[in-house]
Amino acid sequence: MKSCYIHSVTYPAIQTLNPPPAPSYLDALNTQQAEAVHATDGPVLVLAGAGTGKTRVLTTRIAHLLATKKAFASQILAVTFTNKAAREMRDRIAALLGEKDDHSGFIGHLWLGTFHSIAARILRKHAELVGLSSQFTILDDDDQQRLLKQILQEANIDTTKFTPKVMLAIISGWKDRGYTPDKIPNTSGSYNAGQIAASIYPRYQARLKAMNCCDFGDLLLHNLTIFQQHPDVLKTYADRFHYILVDEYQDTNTSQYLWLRLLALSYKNICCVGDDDQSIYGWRGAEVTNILKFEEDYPGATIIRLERNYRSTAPILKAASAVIAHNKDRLGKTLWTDEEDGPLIRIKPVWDDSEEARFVGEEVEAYQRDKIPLSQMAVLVRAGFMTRGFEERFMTLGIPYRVVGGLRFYERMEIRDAVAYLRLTYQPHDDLAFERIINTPKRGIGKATLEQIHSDARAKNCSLHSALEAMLASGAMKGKTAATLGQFMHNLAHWRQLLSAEPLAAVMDKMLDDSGYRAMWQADNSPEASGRLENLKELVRALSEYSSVDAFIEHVGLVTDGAANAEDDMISIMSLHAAKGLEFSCVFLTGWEEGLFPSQRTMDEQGAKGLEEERRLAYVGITRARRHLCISHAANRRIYNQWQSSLPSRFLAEIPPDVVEEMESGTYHRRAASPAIFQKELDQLLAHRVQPTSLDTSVIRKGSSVQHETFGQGIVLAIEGDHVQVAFKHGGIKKLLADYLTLVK
DNA sequence: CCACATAATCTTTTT
DNA sequence: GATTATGTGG
Repeated sequence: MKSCYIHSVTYPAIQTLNPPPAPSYLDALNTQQAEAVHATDGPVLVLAGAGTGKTRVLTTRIAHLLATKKAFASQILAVTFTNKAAREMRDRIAALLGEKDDHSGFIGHLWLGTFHSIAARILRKHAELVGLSSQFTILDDDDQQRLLKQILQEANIDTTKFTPKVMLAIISGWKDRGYTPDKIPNTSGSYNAGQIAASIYPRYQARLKAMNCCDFGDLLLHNLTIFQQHPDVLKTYADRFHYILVDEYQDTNTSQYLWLRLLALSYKNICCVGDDDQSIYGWRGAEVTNILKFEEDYPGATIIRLERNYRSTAPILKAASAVIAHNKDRLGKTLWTDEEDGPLIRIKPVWDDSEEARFVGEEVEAYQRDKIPLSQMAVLVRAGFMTRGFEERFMTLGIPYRVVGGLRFYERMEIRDAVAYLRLTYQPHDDLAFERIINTPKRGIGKATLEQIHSDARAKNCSLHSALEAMLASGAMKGKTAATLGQFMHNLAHWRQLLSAEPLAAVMDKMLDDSGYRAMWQADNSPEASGRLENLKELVRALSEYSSVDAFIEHVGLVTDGAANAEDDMISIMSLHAAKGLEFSCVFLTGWEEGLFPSQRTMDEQGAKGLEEERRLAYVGITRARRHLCISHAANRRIYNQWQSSLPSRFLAEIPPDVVEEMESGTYHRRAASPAIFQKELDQLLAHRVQPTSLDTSVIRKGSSVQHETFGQGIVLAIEGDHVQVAFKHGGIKKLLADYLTLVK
């Protein structure tokens, strides 16, 4: 047997170097999967339904390219969205090729990583072309908002009306679409958030540059700028990557799409794997159209469908297919499986969220009695705030759990503070780091002193650090403030020297002591203080694995998933978004109520498009389950501060009754029998709910004082049918339905 | 001029 | 129910 592949034409030399990994890696594939692996040249789109083995195809394809010597590892680019996916791919390729992934083997030469990490790698090489130096820092969401807030305040814009959060969302949206400040589309029309954002976008970019910082969107955007303005640079990369592979193609935004097209320019050997039915990041700029028009973009593309599902039982697949069939914009696939039987999908109505948590807790214990490990169970929620109830319940029951995607290590306050010390030491121009720690721990530096430094920096057009340095030298600071700030600057200079002489971990340790930061938490009596000290210790430990500040700062900027120990036997609680790509024997889908899921907000903002995305989210949720699926919906739920009653989600009515087992419900409502009945019930409920508080046009007259939930107080100007024209005290003149107003006496 | 205490405003989903 | 903006006391 051995001799046949040693002498085989297709799998040459490498097999003699690495003993066993026969072409056996191809044996595990079905016909379509094998087709996807063998179609190495030219553009290929693999439409891979949930659980059809798309990761297997991707990894085998790479292993195949390497084994057949079609390309060196360094000529292959493979991009994913999450670090986890990248890590998993690397491990699986190593396993296929029988190589230990210690980065010494050739797998280490693969360009395999997230869009962001690969873009960062390229950007570091050519940073000066966009006015940055190669050690730029990557800002997180919080830093971005702080910076925007400052800019808004400098421009005298009301930050309560135009919040940094909204501004960031708009600017990030532009970056996702590949718009630099000079290219943003005309935001024609009224005085709106878009115009404010447009006015501060150039300033925001300038500030980032001055601080030698980048945000997430910039990583791709700067790559695009470099590629467009320096075709020679683009050519080196396009010529380098003989083969490009893309995971989760349906989630690419326009910037990523353009980036890929440019890099594929020379060879056009691009293989994209994705599932239009699992596109759930539209709100973050993902364009499903990228996958829908693949054939147009890459003429002569091979399209391969993977429809055989290896994960779930027939009832689960039936439910998923039936739900997603209600969407219009899709390429269309039909999943099938050999596994005919399996338990029915259970639907459980509950009175409120605490009953839901109690119910899930009981079920988990029942599964445990059936010897199903906790690591094979997951509770999926629509929104982050819903995890709490389950956490509390599991805590009282003593069930070990983990919240996936909760507070991540590098987002913790103490870690951000400590990293800010490092950032400022390493890059004195990092104003955001400066502000974060100048008075942490308390050094008696307040608003006034900071404002003084700020205005000085603005006048001189320099960083806060340089401004302070100059002020101290010129004696502009007095007394105690001058002394403490002098000490602070002295420390920074001292640490900077240490940085080039001692290991990173030792310097950080010293920083925490010298600055008094560690002492601050040691003196703190609050219950979380000990945990924070523990985290600082962990940070120092983590630092010992990095030889350069650059490498560490890169890590902090890009690695957002915590080191979750998949080994421990715990149940997972996570959002539907975080669950994509995972699978469990038992899945609890919770909170399937109108307004919550599908989310009212998405439907208000995105209309029918939003509803379809929510439905895809339902599809993702259902297809996470291998065997046991249980969906719950509560009649009442506490949202914000008040109780809200709601109908079961319309998606429940879209699941075929023959795969469902209805669990006992109390006297409260049952789910609707069909989509039509659902609609009727929804209309009735809404009519019923709106009536008592809403106004009839007959009660309103011209001049009435009215109140609106978001616009506040106003006076009625005119009545036209069931619409009313109202002049609001703070919101201008608006035309709206009388239903949304209440009368003020 | 700074630190602490109360009050209003939120929460989708994330690399 | 928790975190940020504002006011008051030190």
